[in-house]
This record gives sequence, C-alpha cells and structure tokens, in this order.
Amino acid sequence: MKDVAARAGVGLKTVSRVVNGEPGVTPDTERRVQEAITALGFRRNDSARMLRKGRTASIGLILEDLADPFYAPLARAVEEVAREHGALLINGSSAEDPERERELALAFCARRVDGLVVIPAGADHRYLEPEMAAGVATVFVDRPAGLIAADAVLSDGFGGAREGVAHLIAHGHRRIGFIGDQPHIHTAVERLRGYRAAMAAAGLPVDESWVSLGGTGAERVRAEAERMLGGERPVTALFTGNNRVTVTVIRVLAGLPRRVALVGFDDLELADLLSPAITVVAQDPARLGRTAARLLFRRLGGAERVPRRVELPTQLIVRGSGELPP
Amino acid sequence: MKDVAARAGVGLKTVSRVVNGEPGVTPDTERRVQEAITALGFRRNDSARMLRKGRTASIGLILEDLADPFYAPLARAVEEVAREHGALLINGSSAEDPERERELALAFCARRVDGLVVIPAGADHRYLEPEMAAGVATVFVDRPAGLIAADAVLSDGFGGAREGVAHLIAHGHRRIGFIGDQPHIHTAVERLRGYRAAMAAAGLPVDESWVSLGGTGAERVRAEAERMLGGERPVTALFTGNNRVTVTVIRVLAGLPRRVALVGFDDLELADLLSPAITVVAQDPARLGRTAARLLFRRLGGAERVPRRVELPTQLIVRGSGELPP
DNA sequence: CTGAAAGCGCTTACAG
DNA sequence: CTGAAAGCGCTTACAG
Repeated sequence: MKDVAARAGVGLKTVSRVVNGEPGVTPDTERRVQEAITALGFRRNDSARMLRKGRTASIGLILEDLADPFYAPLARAVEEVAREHGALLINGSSAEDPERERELALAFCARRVDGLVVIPAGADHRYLEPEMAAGVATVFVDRPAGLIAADAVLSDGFGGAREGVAHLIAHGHRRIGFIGDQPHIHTAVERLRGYRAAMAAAGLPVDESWVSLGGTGAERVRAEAERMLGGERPVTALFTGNNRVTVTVIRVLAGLPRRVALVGFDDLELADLLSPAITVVAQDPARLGRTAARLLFRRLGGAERVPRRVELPTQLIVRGSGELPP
Repeated sequence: MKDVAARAGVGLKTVSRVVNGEPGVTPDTERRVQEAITALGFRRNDSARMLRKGRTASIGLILEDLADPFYAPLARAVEEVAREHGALLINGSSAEDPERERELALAFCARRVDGLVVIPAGADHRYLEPEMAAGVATVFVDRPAGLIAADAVLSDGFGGAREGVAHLIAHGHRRIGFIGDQPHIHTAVERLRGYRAAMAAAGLPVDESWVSLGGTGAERVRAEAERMLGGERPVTALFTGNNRVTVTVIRVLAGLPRRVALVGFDDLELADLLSPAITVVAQDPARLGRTAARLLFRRLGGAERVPRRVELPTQLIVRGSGELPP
C-alpha cells in the first residue's frame, strides 16, 4: 500500500479510500491510484485490515467428521449462512476426541474468529468461558454444551426415538432391541430415553440384554445385533440410534433368512431403494446448521442475550422395514 | 500483551518469550509473567502474530458442495493433512458457479492463505496467476486448471469409464447409454471419452441418442434415462457419469418391470445392499484430497518446481448390476 | 537474561 | 478533497 501511495504520489489514506470505494476522491486521483494498483499488482491484505477493524469476518465450525453424511449437509448450511453475512468458514473435525475439540476451538479463538459453531465431543466446555466472555459468540449444535450456559440447537431425539419405537410396537412388536452410540454422548442417551418411554407407555418390560450403547464401529454393532437376534428369545425388531449403526444393522439383517423389523434414527441416501425400504426417524441436518448459524449471527449482532435452547422436530418416514410383523 | 508486560513489570519481548516458550527467561520472571497472563486472561492473537510472521498457517479449499458424499471425504482428507502441518482449513462451496469460485479464491487470497486446493467450477483460472506469482501454492483436484499451468491431482476418468463400459460389453451389451454431467466439466468429457473408446475398441457403433451430457438434476436425468430405455430399440445397459446421476438412474430402474444393466462412476454408500447390488467404477476421494494436500505442502516447503499432474487409478467393483444380461 | 525500537499492512480519528 | 500520525497486537533484529 505504501508502494502504491508512493507511485501514485498520494497519501496512504487515499489509497485506502480507493481500495475500499470510499467517497471523497477526485476521479483523476482515483485513476492514478488504480493505475498504481494494477501496475504493482497490489492486493489488499484482509488479515491486516481485520487486525485493525477488530472483527475477522470468519467463524469456526467444529464437528465430529466432515465426511459423515449427517454432518456434511450441516456444515454446508453453516457455510451458506456465513456467506450471507460476508463471513468465511474455518472448519475442523474433532474425531469425537474432546482434547482435539478443545485444541481446535482454542486455535480458532486465537485466530479471533467472531463466532464458533460447535458439535461438541467433550462434556466439559468451561475452557470456552473466557473466550465467550471475551466476545466469541458460541452456539452448540446437535448436542448441548457441558457445564456452561450456552446456546444449543438440538433435534428432539427423545421424541423422535419414542415415536419410532412406538411405531414398532404399533406393528405388533414386544421384544425390541436398541443399539446406540456411546453412553457419554447426549444424543445417544436421549434416544435411549425415548425408547424406554415408548416401551413404558405400552406397558412393555425392557430386558436389559436388548439395550446396547457403545461405539458405532461395525464389529461391535454387528456383534450386538447378532446377539440380540440369536438365542432363545430373540428380539423381533431393532431400533438403531444413528446412521452408522443403521448401516451396519442393515448389513446384518441382509444376511438373515427371516425378515426383522427395523427403524433407524437418521435418514440414509438410498434408504428408499432397499428392500425392504428403511423406515427412519429423520433429522434435518441442514436445518440444524442453518438454525445454529443464524442464531450465531443474531448474537453477534447483539440481538440475543440469554442462552437459548432450540429444539427441532424429527420426522418419522414410513418405508417398509418398520412395518414388518414380528 | 502490553498489559501483561506492565503487570509483570517486564518488557514486551519477555512476555513474547514466555508465550512462545522461548528460552532465556528466569524461572522467577516466567512465573510473574504467567501470573499476569492468567490474571488478565491474556490469549495470544494469532492473526497479529501471522501478520508479522508472513505465513498464516491456513489453507483454503474450494469445492463444489461440501455436502456432496463425494467431496466430503475429500475435504476431510485435506483437513487431516493440513492438521499434520499445523494449518487450519478455510472452506468454500462454489455451487458449480465459476464466479463464486473466483470470489472465494480471491477472498481466501486476500486473507493470505498459504495455499489453495481447488476443485474448479470455471474453465479460466488466469485470475489466479498474480496470486500464484505472489506465492500462494495452488493445487487443483478432480479437474485440471483452465488456461494456466498448475498442479493437478485427477482420477483416471477416461480409463475408469472405458473399463466400466468394457465390462458391460463383455456381458453381452451392444446398446449402451451414457448419462453424464455438463459438457463443460472436464471429468464429464473424460468419462465420455472412455465410453467411446470402449465402444470403438469393441467395434460397436454409438448412436448419438444414447449419449447425454447435462445437469445432474433428477428431472433431466430421469427424462434422459426413460428416453433411452423407451422407444423401439432401447439401450440394454446404462453407464452413469457420477454419483448423483447414478442415484437417479437407480430410482428409474427400480420402477421398471425388466432388469437393466447399470455401471456407475463413483461408489455409493449402500450400493452393495441394493438388489441388484450396484457395480461401480470407484474413485478414492479421500486419496485425491490427501494427495493434493500433500503436494500443496511440498510446494510450500519449496520442494516442487514445475507443475505436476498426478493421476490416480479407479477401481471397478463388481456387484451385480453390471453383470445383468441384455 | 532482558527490553526498546521498528515494522508487518492496514484503518481510525483528526486536521487542514 | 487529502494526508500525517497513531495504533491494531504481535515479532524481528539489535543492543545491553
């Protein structure tokens, strides 16, 4: 910029005016500055600009895995809202590791992102309190923050799971298995609560061997499904706690001679083309992301005060697998 | 930092030393500085740091759609490599719009990203030449750059499509349809070339009504598939040019009374569970991303000079749909 | 072991 | 309409 000013024979501030399209520059001066800019290949350094302005026009997004078909549309929606507000998106995958979540969040804050959208891996977010106090707008999505008061945008996992399980019960099932994610994950627990509520509402007992929370790795899920489907009194239906669990269970069921009912939490791309087509309790990941990002920017605009908790409904999509008889 | 220095009764440089773990500070001084840091809640501003250091330790990724199941793993892989190099990832979706690609790329450059990984939407990347000359390492993935010399990491779309179509021919098909993406997209053209090469190698004529390039929207693809499968002399097999086309065609075929052979370019999550299971020519999106990002950092390290073009193999995965007889 | 000065590339608040 | 000075928050190159 100094070079441009020198070459155009003007002051720094005048170059700044031209670069930012501010008024108060003679057409002639402007032309000279423009010429210098092109001749020197000047490109404004936005980092320097933002250092001075205070806001970086960027927000950070921390999720579990950018490649997960559930989170990818959520990320895209956040990006879209950021774009509408002229902000860029910095992205990080925590790989479900609380330490990595923390590192990413603090790295983003060190870069002075204006805000943070977090799908938390950890259960203790007190490390973010100084950052939030310093003005970093923070919204949690999919799972609430741990041990601090903060905005959260969640799906109604309890209600959704309850509805899905009630659907199986309505189709005659009494022995229903539940395979979900790890017990320290909020969504896993909520969905299990929904399962229990539906069973209780129907006056059905729950044999604890029908319930399994744990990693979503294929081996574990396969083993648990086979266990529940084997033995003397196997379950006649399964409710799966998320998309990854569902995919593995579909594979297990495909290898079985008899047909077993299944309702899965989360929709899958080709679910309608399988036979039977898979009945699911669908979330709207893009809407989750959009809602969270909008809340973030509203907070940045100073409109919000008290932490808000938004809960989005789920939708039961009936396709066939959930209507199979016992 | 100034406040910390004042409170600890030391100079700025000493605070800097403590914050960065540089040697040459008495344990006692260090303790005083640390106390001031905690008391004041000091957090180093990495943006300011990078302004001074010259490198921002961040790279930009521009792709078509973060939510696309093909690009999401690619993005994740880029992120992973960036992380290994201590860099953050800024992300942008071009929505297949050249103007938006350009805006994103220039916005990233204005933030002074160290490098750029680009899945191009446009066909003219001369706008990036000044940036590259100014030192922004740039690697194109999935599709080559237009009108400039630059690194490119591509899949062997020609070879992959040729192999897939040859597979259909080997199973007795003579009338094979090709439905692909828009003709200005490099990968679409390459895959069509592969189709033609396979047909020519088998001495088969290609009726131009069997070939359709255009948008991947469901309506168009559905119409084209139905057109090719209708009429007096319908095709007996289809080769689809990418994952989105494949999904729509699977839906069309599912509604048909007869079974039509299908080989799709790109793998799909539940492809093995459909009946018939879908035979595909698979790319490895994570490997594409990893390769591109590694090349980028090698270039940043100054190891590379001349633009390189890397081509990764595809893999024919035989599952059933491609082996159906005419 | 420690720190004052200059500078990274911009904008802000003024003054003319 | 135009520009000089100060400052955003850090690091670099020195000097002591």
